[in-house]
Amino acid sequence: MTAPTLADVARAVGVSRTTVSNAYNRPNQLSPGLRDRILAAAEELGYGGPDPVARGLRRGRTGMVGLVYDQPLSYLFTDPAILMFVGGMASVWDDAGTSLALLPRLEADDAGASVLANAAVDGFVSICDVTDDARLAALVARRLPFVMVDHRRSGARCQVVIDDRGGSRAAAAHLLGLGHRRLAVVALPRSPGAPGGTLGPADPGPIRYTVMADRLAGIREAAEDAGLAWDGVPALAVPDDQSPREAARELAGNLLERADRPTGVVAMSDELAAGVVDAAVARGIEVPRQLSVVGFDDTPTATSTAPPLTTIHQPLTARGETAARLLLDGAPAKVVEFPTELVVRCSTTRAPV
Amino acid sequence: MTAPTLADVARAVGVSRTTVSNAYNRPNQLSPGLRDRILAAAEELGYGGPDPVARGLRRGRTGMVGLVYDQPLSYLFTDPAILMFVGGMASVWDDAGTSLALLPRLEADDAGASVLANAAVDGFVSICDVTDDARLAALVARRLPFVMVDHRRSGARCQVVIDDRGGSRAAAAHLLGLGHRRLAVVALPRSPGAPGGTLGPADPGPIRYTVMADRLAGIREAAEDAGLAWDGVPALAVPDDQSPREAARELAGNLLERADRPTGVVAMSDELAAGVVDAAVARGIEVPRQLSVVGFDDTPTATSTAPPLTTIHQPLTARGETAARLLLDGAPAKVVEFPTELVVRCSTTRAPV
DNA sequence: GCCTTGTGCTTGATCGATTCAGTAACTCCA
DNA sequence: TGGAGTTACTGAATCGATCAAGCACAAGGC
Repeated sequence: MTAPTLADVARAVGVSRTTVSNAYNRPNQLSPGLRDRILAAAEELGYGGPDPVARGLRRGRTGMVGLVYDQPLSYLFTDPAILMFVGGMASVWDDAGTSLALLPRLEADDAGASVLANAAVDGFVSICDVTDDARLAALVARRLPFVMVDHRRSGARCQVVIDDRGGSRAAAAHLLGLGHRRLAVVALPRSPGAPGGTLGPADPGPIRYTVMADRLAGIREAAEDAGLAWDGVPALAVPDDQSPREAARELAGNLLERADRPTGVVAMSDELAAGVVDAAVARGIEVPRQLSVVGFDDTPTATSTAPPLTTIHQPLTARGETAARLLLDGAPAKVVEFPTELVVRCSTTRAPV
Repeated sequence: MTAPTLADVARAVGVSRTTVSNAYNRPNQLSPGLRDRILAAAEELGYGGPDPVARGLRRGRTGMVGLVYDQPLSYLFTDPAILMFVGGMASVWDDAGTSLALLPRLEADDAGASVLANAAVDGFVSICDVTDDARLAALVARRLPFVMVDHRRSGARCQVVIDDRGGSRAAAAHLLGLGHRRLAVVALPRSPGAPGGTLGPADPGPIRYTVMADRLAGIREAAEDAGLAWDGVPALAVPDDQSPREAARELAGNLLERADRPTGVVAMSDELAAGVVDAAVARGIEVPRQLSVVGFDDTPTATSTAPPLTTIHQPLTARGETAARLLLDGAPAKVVEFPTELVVRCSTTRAPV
């Protein structure tokens, strides 16, 4: 009772395999009558059409693209910014008839490399750090087009990024312009698996996520432009393995209980900003009257919190669409950078006197 | 410069193809020294390991499962309930080393059938109505395991459902128990592509989504148990092609401007409930003092709205995990039903006098 | 009546691997 | 010394299709 193949159908009808193949793929290459007979025979045998895997082998393409991510996949489904981005990609592929394969998370080194080596796809989009070790090698060895998202890297690669540095600089400058002098930063994780905690101002430790590095640099620039001593600005990074909002709530707790409590917080994402607001609310600190908070990304979170967050808008969906189209175009080696924009809502105001 | 194959490596080293294959798949079948030489030669030639598609053909499995959905994929990424469900599945597959392929949306009939026919996967999970026409036939013709989610159907199939009827009955009974007599229902779409609008009490029109049918039946039961005339209960369904929250906001608008405005609304999802609350807020109607609203699903939306929603909890993530495990087990023909539970928060209270 | 063009179908090679059934050499123990 | 058992490797078949080349026959042009 093994599944019938194209050859079985050919035998049943008394024609060649090629003809059956044509009945499915090139209907005008054979007479309509014969085609009907073939389709009828296929139906009767329970043949569901050419096997996609065999076709993929012969044709050299599978109609799938792989999404490379280095966190547990369940995280992906709880991060609004990534979801918007992936949603943007999905809509393009949906129209193109291409499937999006969410690959198992990339672990370090060999296991991750084998995920890449074993994925039956026509191309990759990476939304994580794959620049090191065995993984990049495995990616390159596949000789497939790939688009790197949210990771700047020198060298001729197809990359989609935003102006992280300019955006975070604008965020910090906004607070500074409102008169805030006691600033604090709530930052993204430094690198995969990094624990949370204080970032040293002189040496924040190795930062693998370039988004994080760029945003930090932008904030620092704004602070120094405003004559603020950078080593007086506390910067805390959340750990990599916890819900960002909750992690930020905990971290911000300490920050807000200090004697010299900051009056303005630059958070590197809306989730983090929301966590900071949560922490403030829990302590009876009013936002924005006593504490101003800026987010980043402009996800739905920014408008669903109370108060709605002042944040840095980035075109998440459009970026996803662009990444998808680039991959469909064979991932030409170029860097596409999108601008960011400050959106002032209700979580920031003049520094208290 | 076409990519090297296993045969090229074999030739370079001077061994048979089988031996090279073994170097990758069965390391203990050959001497360590030879294995090293093979791997070194592969590295030098730029051979990235056995081609996944060819392996898939020979082995008869691809390590991918397909997710079947009949709306634009971008919708999937904005629906919290589906996201939680898919996130639950993804976490299981992530651990199992399996990829989740988001297939292009299933259009009616032939196009949809061809998506199913062309997907290079080992199994399917459907989270939509595939019971009709060419699509079910195409699914069955693939002879692959599949799990139907959120769609009850007689016949020996692997299905994962919840007690929709009992849940919505509890939701309505909750409002009725609080003394509400002027009830209204804000319902899910009837069928794919259906326009929004009033459901006739006697004949609500053809309902293809069994979830919708079950929830409607549950509400009706509760109403009739409480001695309420079912044909006096207005029921409005949202259209299938619009953001549910916005659609609900618009629909509820009319409802709330009636002279005999309802005091209690049973919404068939949290998104719909949130839309109803939005509409009330926009009109200065206080929730819950002047209007009680019950949701369904207990997604994060339920706790992030103001006031937090009374809703029917269902184990979305667990359900996803179960569906994933069932598929890994070959999709045995059985129906797994999860219970639901009323969670009372702040969007409901006694009916105003 | 001969040459061209085109339609409709077939043959055999090929995509890149895995697997089954060996074989040759080498070890072990009686 | 001879048979059993092991180790290391090979050859040919196979997975299920697509594709390039080619063949037979009919229609059309001169």
